[in-house]
Amino acid sequence: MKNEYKTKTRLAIVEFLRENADTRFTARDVLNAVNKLGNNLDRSTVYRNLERLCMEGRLVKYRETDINATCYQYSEEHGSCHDHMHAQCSECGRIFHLDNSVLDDAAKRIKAEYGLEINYGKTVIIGVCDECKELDGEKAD
Amino acid sequence: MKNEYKTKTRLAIVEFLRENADTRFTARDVLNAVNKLGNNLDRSTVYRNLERLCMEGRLVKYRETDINATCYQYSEEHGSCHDHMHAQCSECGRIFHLDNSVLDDAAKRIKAEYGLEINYGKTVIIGVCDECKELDGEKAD
DNA sequence: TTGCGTGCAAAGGTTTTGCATGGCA
DNA sequence: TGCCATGCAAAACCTTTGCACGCAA
Repeated sequence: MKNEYKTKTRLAIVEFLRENADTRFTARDVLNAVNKLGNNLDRSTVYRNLERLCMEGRLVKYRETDINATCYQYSEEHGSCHDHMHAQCSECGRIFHLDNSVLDDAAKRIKAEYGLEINYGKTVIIGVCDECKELDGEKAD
Repeated sequence: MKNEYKTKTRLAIVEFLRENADTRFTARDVLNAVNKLGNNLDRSTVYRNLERLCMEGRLVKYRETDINATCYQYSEEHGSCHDHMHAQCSECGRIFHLDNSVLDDAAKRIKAEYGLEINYGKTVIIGVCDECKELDGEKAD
């Protein structure tokens, strides 16, 4: 990794990430939000910075099937996101950082039965979180 | 669903799917493969047909984080792919249809500890399969 | 004949890249 | 002064849409 400079632009982006921790957002979201504060940030700069943060493991990058764009999520509390598994609520997009031990047994079986060694950092379990399930219940009534 | 016509083009696409069952592919893959056989298939036609097949549940559609495109996967043998979990080799793209029991314990813990109910049909475990691991080993030498 | 499917062309997005300039250390 | 980062412009992609023509039933 190259030496990192602390630029005004970069700080503005990280500022946005902090304010939007544990939420999904797109490159466009970052661009709009930062520029709304009077900056003149360029798309390419956003992509380059987000890419770098992903490399460093400070940001999770994933694809959303619904919208035609890459989504990101930031977390300060969980160290590098490359070494643990994630779960995502398919309704609200929220991401959970899982303890790998949850999958240890399953990993052994998958290895034994299918010959596949799990990459924890890349795997995302999909489901519905409690809050969204409540909301769905209300809607259904 | 509208009435379906059996056109030469549509048959050519399904032919490709059959030959590439249990593998990931993009719209571009379909286009190239079919046209390599001397056809004059158009992008838009590919997208429209893949979309229809997804609607019918014959095709799974998902996003790949690495490449910047939508991926699809076709399976004839496993019934609806909406009810069981999948695992995918990140190297070769091969897809494994898992027995849901593999994840039962993990599912319980995730539900208890994180409040997330797993959607088996949508979840894809990422890893590296034995064959690709061997190849990687050879490359590294 | 009727209506669905296709190719063509064009548009709308997102993401990437080359290059000269500007800024941090 | 040396890099690194940025803005700008342009390009490369992916995907969607409107339209007229062709083809299946």
